[in-house]
Amino acid sequence: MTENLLDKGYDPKAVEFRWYQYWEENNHFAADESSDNPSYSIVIPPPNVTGVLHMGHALNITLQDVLCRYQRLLGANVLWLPGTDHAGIATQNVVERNLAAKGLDRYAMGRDDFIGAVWEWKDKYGSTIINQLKRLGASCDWSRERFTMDEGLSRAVRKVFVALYHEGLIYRGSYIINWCPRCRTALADIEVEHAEHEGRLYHIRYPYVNGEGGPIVATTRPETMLGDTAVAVNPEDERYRDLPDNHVVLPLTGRTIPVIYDDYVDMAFGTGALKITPAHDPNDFVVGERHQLPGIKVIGDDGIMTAEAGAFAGLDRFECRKQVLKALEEQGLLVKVEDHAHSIGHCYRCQTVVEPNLSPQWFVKTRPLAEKAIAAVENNNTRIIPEKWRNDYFLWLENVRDWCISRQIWWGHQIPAWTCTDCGFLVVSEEDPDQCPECKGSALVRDNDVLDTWFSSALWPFSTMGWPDKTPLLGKFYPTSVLVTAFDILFFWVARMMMMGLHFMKDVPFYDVYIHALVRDEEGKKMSKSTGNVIDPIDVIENYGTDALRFTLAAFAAQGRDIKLSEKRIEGYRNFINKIWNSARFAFIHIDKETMPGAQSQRLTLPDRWILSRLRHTADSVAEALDDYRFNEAAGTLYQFVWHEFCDWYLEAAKPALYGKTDEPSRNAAIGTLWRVLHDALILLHPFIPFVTEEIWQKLPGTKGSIMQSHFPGRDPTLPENQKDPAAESDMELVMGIITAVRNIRGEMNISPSVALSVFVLTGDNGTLDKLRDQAGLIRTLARIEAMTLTHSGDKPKASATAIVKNVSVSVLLEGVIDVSKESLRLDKEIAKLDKEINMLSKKLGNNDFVAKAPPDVVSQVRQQHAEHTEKMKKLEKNRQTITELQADRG
RNA sequence: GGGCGGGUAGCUCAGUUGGGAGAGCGGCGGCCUUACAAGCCGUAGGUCACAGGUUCGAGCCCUGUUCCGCCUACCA
Repeated sequence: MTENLLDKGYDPKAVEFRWYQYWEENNHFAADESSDNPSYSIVIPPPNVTGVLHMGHALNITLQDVLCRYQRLLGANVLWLPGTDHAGIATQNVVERNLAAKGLDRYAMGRDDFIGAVWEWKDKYGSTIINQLKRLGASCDWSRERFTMDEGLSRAVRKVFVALYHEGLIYRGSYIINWCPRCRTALADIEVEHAEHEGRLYHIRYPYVNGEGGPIVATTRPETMLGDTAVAVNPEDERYRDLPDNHVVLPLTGRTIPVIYDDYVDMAFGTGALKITPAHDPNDFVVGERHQLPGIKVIGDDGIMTAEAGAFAGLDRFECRKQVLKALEEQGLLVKVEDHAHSIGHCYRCQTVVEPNLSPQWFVKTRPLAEKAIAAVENNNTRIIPEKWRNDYFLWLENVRDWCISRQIWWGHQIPAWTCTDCGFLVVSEEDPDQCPECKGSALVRDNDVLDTWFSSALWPFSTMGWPDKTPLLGKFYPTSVLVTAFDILFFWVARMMMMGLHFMKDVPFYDVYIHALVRDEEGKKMSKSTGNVIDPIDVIENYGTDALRFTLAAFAAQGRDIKLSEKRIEGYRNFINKIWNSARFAFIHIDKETMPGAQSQRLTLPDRWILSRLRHTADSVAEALDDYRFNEAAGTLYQFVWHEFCDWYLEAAKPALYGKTDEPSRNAAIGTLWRVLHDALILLHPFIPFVTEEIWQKLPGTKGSIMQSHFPGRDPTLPENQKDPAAESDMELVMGIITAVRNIRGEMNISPSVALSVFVLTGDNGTLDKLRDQAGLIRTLARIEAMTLTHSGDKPKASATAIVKNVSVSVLLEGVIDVSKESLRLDKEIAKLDKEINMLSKKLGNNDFVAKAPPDVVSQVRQQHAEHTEKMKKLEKNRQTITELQADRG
């Protein structure tokens, strides 16, 4: 026995940083552009550069890391390409806040200085999230880290923009868009979050020109009436067929506006009369275009009423609503106010109420691109897993509207478009132009807008690999193997990558899209800072270790269901990590460099053969599960195997041999088996819990290098060492059954574990008897039996508690140990239980339809079970009788 | 308004071609047995939301009801 290499408990802090550094320094994360091994590639969903690690990232990164580490063990040449996203609006907001604290604002600074300040901020804090990913153990190829604003990616963005423009797939135009008055920028449709809101529906009378009567319109946003340019009614509507006047006076402004007829108007809603505000409502905008109505912008880009609002100019839009209502009421024009629930759009970055606003913007014509993206998934060129997301993907792409890509902020890729102030020509070009190609003038003014961050993210799978250059990296790793992400960016990102990838690479960006769950709190609520229910992954890592966090996330990552996380669970898996640690600690007592060569014994005992067979099943199950992205099953299988088969049974079963209580060949076989199982189990576990497995691996005799360079076990089922051993499994099951039966009796009879038992084992089957003789020592040790009689005939002692295990009757002698009356109760309970089962099986077999129509193997299975149970029942009843007689004898 | 997901042990959840339901935690009882008390041994607990239907047989398939969650939508 040697001095143990491992401390008594596993201390993650002591090892995590060390091994991460070791892996990085030895380039174990690096993809090899010249390798001939099969390629496997993943591009990371780039976290925001302003981001701080949350549980969603932790899950996302863990799953990707499991896949990458697994693939490396299979021998693949893995590229996991990391990076961050410049997150235009979010980052600009953060930096603006910082500046505001110093009394500065971007307008005062000017564009160049402001962008300089953002870069400064990025250089200082941009690596925060990257360092946090490293703490999770992410095995990304950091030598290839990219940023959406770096030079290469910016070149790709520009190339794509110009190409799409010249193909007619990007255009500029004045349309109504979603405007965030706080961020002061346009937003794409999906960047608006809708929330149900208890609002009011105001009924307002618009009098005819003569001041009399007039239609009543209903609106939830009275302040926009100042920009009304018509009242619309349905042409079918009897109520408005013969109006005394086809013009009304717009209250509070005195403007005269027409009554128009449009079948867009729903006669059933409100009064059937609709006010039309083309500049502040997307539907009104469309109606307005149809009728050539002007749009009057009464709400400014800052959310303040414009000069067009007349007396209300200068008021905040919400204050204006109050004032308008007050004025209308005074004039007796506010005829009714009703409660009305409706949904209101909010900016997804700052939650400000979004204002539909008319302004010149750039758009991507989405439909032609979307068609190809739909087809690729329909044809299974890209698989979406779980499949249920396919529908959402199709539905969204089929109904997608043009994508507003211009943002009125400064941080981002500035649009490569210039207008000639002399002739008005629009130049869109990859290179900054010196002169107008039309009039040769030099008065070119660049468009101030930048592109939506998602525009650059959409190119991520190929821009990060060097596109537009034809790089070896692209050749080797595009399309990527899988994209791992949560459903909340299926439309923002996944769909757009599909569109851009197919258009510019002529191939899908990924073969698989694995959509994982959202991480929620214990009550199922979305974790958010404002509700204060966030569990910070870094805190968890500090308290429980990275491996515990990773294993927890993987174990709960069932497809299609969100994860409700609580510390209690993490603690449970922390215990599992510790269990692994201690099993290794135990192994190291027995395995050392000197005994290793002698451990190759062929004289395997039953427990050796059993655990090796179970190991092979486990390796197969883990591989199958991971191949199908069933992370929770892989984790669960490993948990069950390591804890309940290896630790609970095998280690206990091997102890007598290991401690030299049997013979030398058995001891060597046990040491060899112990080594093999630990060795292979570490590899199987490594993708999930890289740190503790590396730490143990490094100390396990007979290994060299990193566990990352090892090979996934059991891949070739034709090799003899990968054969399963069903005979050993079934024999061991009998042995374990007998041991459990004795323990059960001990527990039920309240016999202290310290009391050694006498046991009488009876079986009519000589083959079984021989097997049990071979395992007698094992049974005696694990069940704490002092004297064990094994026989094929004879009567069991009367004063005993008996259990039936398969074709074996196991009797624990109670004389002198305990009162036999307890046994009578115990037997009653067991008989009742068995009786219920026999009844159920009899009923089945008595059903002619079942016997005739069910598959023969099912019927024979039920028959066999029925026979076995009946046999067992006979024995139990006999035992019951013996006990009853015994009780009677004793009066 | 439309669509999707879920309701299984006290709690949190598994359950992959339909053959009579599992785990972890918690509970209860007993153990400091020389890897581990972050542990070991044993044990209780379920009309699988409700109602029908298909089937020899349904947690699983179909219909309806109900509750919860999410996504989506231009009825002001």
